[in-house]
Amino acid sequence: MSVVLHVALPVPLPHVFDYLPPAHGEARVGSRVVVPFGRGQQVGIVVAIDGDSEVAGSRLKPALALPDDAPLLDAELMRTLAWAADYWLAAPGEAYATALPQALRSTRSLPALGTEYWKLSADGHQALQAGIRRGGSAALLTALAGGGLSAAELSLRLPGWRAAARRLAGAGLLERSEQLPDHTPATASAAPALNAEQRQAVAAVGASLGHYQPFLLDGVTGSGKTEVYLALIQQVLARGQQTLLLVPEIGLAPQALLRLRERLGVAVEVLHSNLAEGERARAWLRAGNGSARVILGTRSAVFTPLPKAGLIIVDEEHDSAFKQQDGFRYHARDLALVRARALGVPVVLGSGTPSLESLANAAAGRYRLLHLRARPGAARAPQVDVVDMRAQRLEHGMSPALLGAVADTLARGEQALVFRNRRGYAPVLLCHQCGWHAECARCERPLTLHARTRRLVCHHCGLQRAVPATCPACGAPGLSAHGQGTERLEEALLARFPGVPIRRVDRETMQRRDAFAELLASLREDEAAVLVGTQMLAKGHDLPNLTLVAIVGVDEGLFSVDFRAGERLAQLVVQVAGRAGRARKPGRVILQTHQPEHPLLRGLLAHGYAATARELLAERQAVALPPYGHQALLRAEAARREAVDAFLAAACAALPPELGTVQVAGPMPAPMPVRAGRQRGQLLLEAPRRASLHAILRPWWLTLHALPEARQVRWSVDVDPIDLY
DNA sequence: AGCACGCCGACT
DNA sequence: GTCGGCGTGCTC
Repeated sequence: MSVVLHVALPVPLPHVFDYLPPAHGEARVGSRVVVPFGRGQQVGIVVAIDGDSEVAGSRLKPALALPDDAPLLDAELMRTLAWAADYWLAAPGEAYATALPQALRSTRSLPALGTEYWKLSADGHQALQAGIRRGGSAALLTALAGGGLSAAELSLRLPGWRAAARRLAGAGLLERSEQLPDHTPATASAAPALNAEQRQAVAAVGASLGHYQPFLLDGVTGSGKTEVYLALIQQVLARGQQTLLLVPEIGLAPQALLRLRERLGVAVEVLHSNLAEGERARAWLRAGNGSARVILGTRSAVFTPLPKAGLIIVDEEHDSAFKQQDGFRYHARDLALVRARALGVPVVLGSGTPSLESLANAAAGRYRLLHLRARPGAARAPQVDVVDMRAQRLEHGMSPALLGAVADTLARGEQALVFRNRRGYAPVLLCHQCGWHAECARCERPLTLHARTRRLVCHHCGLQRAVPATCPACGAPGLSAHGQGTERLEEALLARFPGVPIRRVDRETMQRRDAFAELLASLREDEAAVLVGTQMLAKGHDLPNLTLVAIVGVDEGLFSVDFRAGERLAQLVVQVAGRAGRARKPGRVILQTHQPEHPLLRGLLAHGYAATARELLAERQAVALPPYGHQALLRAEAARREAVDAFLAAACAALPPELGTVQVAGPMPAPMPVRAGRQRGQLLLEAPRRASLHAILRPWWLTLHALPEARQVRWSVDVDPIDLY
């Protein structure tokens, strides 16, 4: 009997490719393998080895080489990935390509695992004493004054340090090595005393170490979730095991990472998409050989190998960043649970505003619920005032009450946060004479006015245009900006509060990697200031002197077609409001709205997130929406509408005649029927039970690949979509 | 996805 | 007379 390798290759095809074993070496399941493919060659992963192939033996080619001595992916990761590719309908090769760091997907052999360290030479110490260097060089010398640091550590502390390192190394002031410089690793700093609820949470999870048990840790901002994580990680470290800590994004919180390292006294490996590929591969491999004990990462870090797994934590588990929105559309939180089960370890989902999915799982007894109610160090929850915007004289969208509260806050020398979920100057530019408004030709949506750059920008496709001086339709001069974005609020606040630092935080001002760190550095903690910004401000660094949160208009979210809009709005309001008031200073929240009577807002303010979530869950249950129903969404787009319609019709016809409890909605246009000049449509499948939906999904997906109409469109199936466009 | 092969318009 | 447009088909 001949041996056949079934190999997953990074191509968007729904099957694996079969090869004969290579001339040298022994392929195993989980091994990387270099194979001939088409005209060239590819690196794939051996997913199975057996004796037969559906392809005629004469067409099988032998694999070319095995680049590694041992399989790169262990049995658990292989099983989890196979499950994930099956569940989310991914091409097997795409799933493996997502799991492996880019640097490990090429033919090159594995990078050396030694970490790159830098330290001062004798001359370097002298130069530091003399203080003759300036700017980046001086900063780098200072950073290394206390001893050598790894490249990863330097990237964290001093973004852009490499240019200075090159200069200084050239001058003989720095030395590079692969060895840890001879200084003792930082010792763990002291942990603050935990309160009763924190101790209870730590004890509950600690008692579950060694077997699978999901926990939902429900704790508002400032309730001390991080201290619970740290105490648990310390227990896991003491057992000689690894902790995987998943966070929605790392961008805004490098300080948090430094604190984590200082507190734990061990190296924390960081895995996220902004990391240089070599560093990412090294961190992944150090996790794989068990030497990395604490792994902090974003979505894709859920694929980190964990041979000595002890605990998985998903922080801010409600955050939609855990769902990949293109290609392999997996959900890292859900996958974390699958992995925890396979690894036999507890998994902690933490959030102050848990997703309805997790709350339903807790209610059903699948997760154990842990509460952190107290706000240690915070006197009380912030006071929330609703301002009815109707019939008010507004100043650039801000009511007198809101501006008065900002003024009071500044007068006390404290800081205010003005939140607006729209960037740019104004969301609409229109002509008073004829009613024309600036619209994106490719998306059929209004263009956002950006005043500083004098551009009209489409926030859906990125298209930019110059601002016309006169109305393109009727020629009238003086087009007017309607509505407010963060840029306009910033301008209005600058005019209103001259001399006060007004800092805007949105995608525009935070483009540079370390922009947020610089902004924090530019603000003195005890100084009066205003932060204006979007969603980005909902999380991130703690600002102890921030005592007022002013939310400027959340009404858009109250009337969205998306059934998750209510949940999102509640989470956003609670998360943003949670930024107000820390330490000894009480916080205040002003929520400005045209809909002060809206039941969602009233319920949220009167009874809090938990009660609102219960209401929303009851509504979902009544109409069998997730988490009480299950969905899969087929999306298609093409330049021609007919191509989309033909494909969706063919996809409909390809469904099995007996659908059982599965309901089909559509084909229908997508909520944005045109985007970036492409026509978009969709077909939604729903079922009360996951199993009945899943039973038809995979065979259907396979037939979709074979449809001739599929060639004319870009299409994808999103299992458990988190938004319907 | 890449990358070929394969038939119809504007250029040296 | 060619260079090259992207339609169609294949990769074990």
